[in-house]
Amino acid sequence: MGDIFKALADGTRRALLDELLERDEQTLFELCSRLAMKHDLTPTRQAVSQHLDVLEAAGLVVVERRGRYKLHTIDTAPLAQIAERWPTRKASS
Amino acid sequence: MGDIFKALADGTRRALLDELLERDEQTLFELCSRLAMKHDLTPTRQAVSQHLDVLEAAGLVVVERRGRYKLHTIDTAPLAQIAERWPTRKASS
DNA sequence: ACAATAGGCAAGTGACTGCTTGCCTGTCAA
DNA sequence: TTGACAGGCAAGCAGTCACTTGCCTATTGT
Repeated sequence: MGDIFKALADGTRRALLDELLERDEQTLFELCSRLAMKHDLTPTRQAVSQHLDVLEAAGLVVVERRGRYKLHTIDTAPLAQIAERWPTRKASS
Repeated sequence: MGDIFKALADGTRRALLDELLERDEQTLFELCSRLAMKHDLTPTRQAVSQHLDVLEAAGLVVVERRGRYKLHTIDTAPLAQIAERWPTRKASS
């Protein structure tokens, strides 16, 4: 559970999820260039790879090896658990 | 936005939110003893105070000074934003 | 007034994080 | 087969984090 929040705590990782939400099955290089284009983030390939490892460990990203490519896909199921854990009630008022 | 997730990334802070969800307007000392009783967490008073600062900065906890007491109350509004940001769709299947 | 209670400030520490650098492995096309 | 392409491994580094320790302020009851 805490792994999910730790994964989401980083801005670069949230940007990665945003990109994966728009298009499934993206490779590491695709995601790198998209971070630069649309989010003005220019980390190294390794840095992005490590971020994806964190997201995968949290269950937020599913990976499929296909030939020499490694395709990443978002899984929003863990995010649904968040809403369930703390049911939204009225602010204490 | 990232502040919310950073706040939620820590287990002790999530436990604090759980306690505040059960009872509003708890003091620092009340929360300390409840952490020990129900969650087997025995951090120092200062540690808990710092956690509450983080939760307050994230907008998840609202504070009201009353005499020598400082009463903490949860505000679940920021949690609702999470569900909105990444709408739950079917897992990639 | 004064002691007990509730909380705050600030420095220090060990662990973790995000990131980089350098090099290596595996896959595909010509 | 060999070179280009996609990705992986591991060490190192600066910054942040959770936590403690020691001391200080403010409010309350007697």
